Amino acid sequence: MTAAKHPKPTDSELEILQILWEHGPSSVRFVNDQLNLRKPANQKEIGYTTTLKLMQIMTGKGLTHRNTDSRTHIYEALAEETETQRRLLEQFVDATFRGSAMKMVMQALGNNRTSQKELDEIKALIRQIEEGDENQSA
Amino acid sequence: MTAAKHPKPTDSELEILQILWEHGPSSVRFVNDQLNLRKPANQKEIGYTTTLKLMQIMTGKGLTHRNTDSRTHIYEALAEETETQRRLLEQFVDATFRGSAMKMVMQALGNNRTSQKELDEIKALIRQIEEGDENQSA
DNA sequence: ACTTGTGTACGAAATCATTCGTATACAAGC
DNA sequence: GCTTGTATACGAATGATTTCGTACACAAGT
Repeated sequence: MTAAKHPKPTDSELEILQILWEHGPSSVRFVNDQLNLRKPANQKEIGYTTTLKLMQIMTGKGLTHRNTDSRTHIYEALAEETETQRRLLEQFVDATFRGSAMKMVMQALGNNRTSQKELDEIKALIRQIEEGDENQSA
Repeated sequence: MTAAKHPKPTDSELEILQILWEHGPSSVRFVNDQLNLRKPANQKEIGYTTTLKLMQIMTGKGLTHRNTDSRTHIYEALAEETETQRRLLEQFVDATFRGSAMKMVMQALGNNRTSQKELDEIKALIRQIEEGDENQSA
């Protein structure tokens, strides 16, 4: 067990995590600006204190850590990107595809026009899995 | 625009849809039983009227249709399975993988132990995509 | 020292989803 | 006709998430 025990982020929390993952440790102001930049401008702006509150809650939950050295607190994601995605993906597959990751992958490949380059990457990955599989137990 | 205009189901609604998709048109009683069968028995049972209410709401939203000919109403999924999954998948990829279906597929293949049989299926699918791809752009 | 700009703290409203209590209807068996 | 078992209807409690109002702190410029 190396994995940390971060709770499941809510949708809004996930949005914030995405920004922290992408830009590294950030202030509330920065995160709030980013959030609003993403909105298609027809949607209502997210207030500063809303974002602040969320980030405080997230720190309470252990999803983020904050550095309070300077007056402007700097928040950093504690939940690891890959690990979090893995966990969410698992739940999503269960709920939406009744546990069949295959069906989901088929959907993802079938529906979106996947470029040849991407297909090649997947083929490479499959090859890799098949090879590295010989000594793999559970 | 061929796609239907079904609203996004909530988590509970999705659970119910799964049952309707799997078993076809059903009564509230049946759906409720199925829901409780799935629970690991340590969880609290879902009350009958809870399921009833949800299914009524779903009918209101247009996710299901109900036949009231007999005293026991029979509900049928209106939201199409594949289409619904496609839509949910799209949102999920956006929220969790910042839109990169590739990354998600890699995760799905990499993390879960995917069986050789499944890998073969995916390879077949890729081949299929590549062939039918000649006139496809990005 | 005072104003202004920018920050955090925190309670509580607003929203949305879930759950269920309770009223009521109806069919079948007695 | 009355009881019993099983239905639906619907308002309202609960619970979770999101949003923000408002209070207060602090630094910098004047």
